[in-house]
Amino acid sequence: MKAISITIVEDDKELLKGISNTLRMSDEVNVLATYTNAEDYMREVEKLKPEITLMDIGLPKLSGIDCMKQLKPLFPKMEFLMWTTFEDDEKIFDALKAGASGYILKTATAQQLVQAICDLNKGGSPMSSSIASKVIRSFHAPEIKQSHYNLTKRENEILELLAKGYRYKEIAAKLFVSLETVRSHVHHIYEKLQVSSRTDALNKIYRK
Amino acid sequence: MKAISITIVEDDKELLKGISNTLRMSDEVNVLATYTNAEDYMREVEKLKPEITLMDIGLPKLSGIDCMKQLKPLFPKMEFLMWTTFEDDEKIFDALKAGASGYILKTATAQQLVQAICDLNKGGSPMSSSIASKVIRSFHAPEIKQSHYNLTKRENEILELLAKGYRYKEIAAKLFVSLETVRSHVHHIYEKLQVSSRTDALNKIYRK
DNA sequence: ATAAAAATCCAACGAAAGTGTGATTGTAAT
DNA sequence: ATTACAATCACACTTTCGTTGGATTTTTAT
Repeated sequence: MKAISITIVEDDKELLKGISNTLRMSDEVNVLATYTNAEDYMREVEKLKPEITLMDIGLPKLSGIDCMKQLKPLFPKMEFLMWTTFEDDEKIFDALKAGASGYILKTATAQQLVQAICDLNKGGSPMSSSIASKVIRSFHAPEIKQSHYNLTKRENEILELLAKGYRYKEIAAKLFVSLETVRSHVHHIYEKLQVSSRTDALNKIYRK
Repeated sequence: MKAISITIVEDDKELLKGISNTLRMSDEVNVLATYTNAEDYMREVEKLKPEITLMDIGLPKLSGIDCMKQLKPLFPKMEFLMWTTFEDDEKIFDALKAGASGYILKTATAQQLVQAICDLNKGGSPMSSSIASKVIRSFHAPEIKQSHYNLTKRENEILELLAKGYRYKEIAAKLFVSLETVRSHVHHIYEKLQVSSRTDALNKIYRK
């Protein structure tokens, strides 16, 4: 069985030394090179062509995520295993969108890390269970939308239609009420949401 | 440590017997009841209030996914661990959207199953690695949308601002162009997207 | 029973958004 | 060199949206 070629980018030199030594002891993994910043890494990555890069997120200048954002389109087959201390929701999803194939915490044991690399190499997507949970939860239908703004049933109904792009007159026709009534409801919705346009309202209710 | 109360719904009686026996041997898990169809299960679930339900997807009449779709809004705290033979992409995402908290294959070992239940109970989201991979991949590169409508750089830029809810005059000021230019770009965008309002445009580009 | 909230409707106004047509300039592509 | 297109601006016009300030009738809650 061929060893999996990897590179590591991690700015904490102690940690880098520790983890690279640990990984070098493993038969399954072949550490090609290690870097303490994204810039050096990017300069050599094309030559080395590692199958997997273990990438810290919190790097000094160019972040691990931004680095990957640049490299992933250039080398789509290269896999990135993100490696971080914190569980910042936004960063997790940023990294995933940018093409990360796995996301594990620095609290993981050496064994788990090797396991994650092997798993990734086999086509899996290793994640810490708390990360997996966040990812899964992001799929769940957002039922909690309202309540925060305590819109009435009717107002929510109208908001749904606004979201679908219906014009006032269409909403009026759909709900068998007058145009003025729709206007009135929309006005109340905007008041409660403290916005003054349809798009603002939708941005406030949905996404983030 | 208290045992985790679970129920099992699985139409294959042999398999059900096997798995329930295995789980009953575990200290961490307390099997409250087992069912061979979703209907029976739904009748008793309110009384039993299991913390976790191990749910087969391919049930005779009402599918495990549809069953969960009905129950999840009623009992949001109840967790569902989907349990299936196949890796049908559509079903996976259907189940996740309907509120499944975990998704494992029937090829999993008894040990892995117990582990998954415990993990779920601790707030994790256990998944087979191949499922995790599909989930993660679903996040990758949602940036291909644009190219389909081949908007120009400027048009995309304006679309971004439209999405943020800026008014035409604000966009004009931000980009140092006239109001007429913004109008013109928006008009082109709408033509390319074949829509006739901001909300329609955004719905077409983003979400689904 | 009575007050509060929700849902309905009216009118009129200004501010945006959207449509249609056309023109100019610079830049890329062939 | 010519075509094609992107980006800019203009004007006229229609439609829709959002605001303001009401009024009436149900529902719901206390």
